[in-house]
Amino acid sequence: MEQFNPTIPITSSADAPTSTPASTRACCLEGVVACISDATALAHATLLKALADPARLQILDVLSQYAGLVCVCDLEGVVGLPDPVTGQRPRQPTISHHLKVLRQAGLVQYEKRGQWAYYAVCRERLADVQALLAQLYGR
Amino acid sequence: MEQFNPTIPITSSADAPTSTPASTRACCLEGVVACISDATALAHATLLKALADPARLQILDVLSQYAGLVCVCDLEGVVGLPDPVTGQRPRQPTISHHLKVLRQAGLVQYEKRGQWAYYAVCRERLADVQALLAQLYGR
DNA sequence: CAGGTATATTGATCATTGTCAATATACCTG
DNA sequence: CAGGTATATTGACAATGATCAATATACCTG
Repeated sequence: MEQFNPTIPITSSADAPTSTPASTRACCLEGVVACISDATALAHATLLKALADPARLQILDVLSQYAGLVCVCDLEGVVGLPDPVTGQRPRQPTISHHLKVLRQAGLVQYEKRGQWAYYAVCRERLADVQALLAQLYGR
Repeated sequence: MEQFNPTIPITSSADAPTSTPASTRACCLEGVVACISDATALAHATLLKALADPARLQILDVLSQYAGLVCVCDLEGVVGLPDPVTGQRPRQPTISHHLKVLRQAGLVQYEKRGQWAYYAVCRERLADVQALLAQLYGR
């Protein structure tokens, strides 16, 4: 478990439970509450879930390189992990599915031009995730 | 799809495919590559997947408040979304499961003291996620 | 050693997700 | 309108994941 360095010393073993009734919390802390509400936790978890896929990370990577220039067919054969057997990367319906997930999470926007759909990253949503991490990190 | 403002203008429709052979890419961009390698995408997706759960976000929230002071029983009844029917929050085995996921992702460390296990956030891993987001956001 | 407590693991169940082939839709061109 | 192309949707299937009750493990106390 590598080095473990709590900023605050561990409660002394004198605080161990003695013979407290079952209704009372036996051990260390009282009044523990998550600052992140259920609704916020759910919203952030949903957003992170949309990010948490190799294909979608690579899609966002490409979109962030060529802002507003990328249509779906540019992504075929480029993103997603290759099939361990065939070596093939995910096919068009799969990429379309991932784009839908990203759209529903608000992580990308798109514009239809003729038969093409041009996608771009929505940086506001990335900023939301950054804010969450800063909250967990910064104290 | 709200306002869509690509930083670079969309390729003119003159670049639309004419009668290029099927072997040639029909539309807009050439040489598109994801900067994020398959291995890196997989690693980051795995880490994000470990983050992407309401209970685990609230666990990290509590851990980041009381660095090194929190044992598992402090989390019971406090983290995770209540069951929509019973209103009950996840039980001890479920919390233990989430802690295992966080441990395996390297997002938390723990130390056993007597019968208690004290957990703390591993900020290095949070920094990894922040770096990924900065890469996607910052260009 | 015996009983109690804190945490982890197991095995089962149900819901969600990633992927594909097949198909549908929409648009463009001749 | 007909044929072609880009993208989205549908339905199926396998894999993964969240949760729980039950049980196991480890430690502490008398």
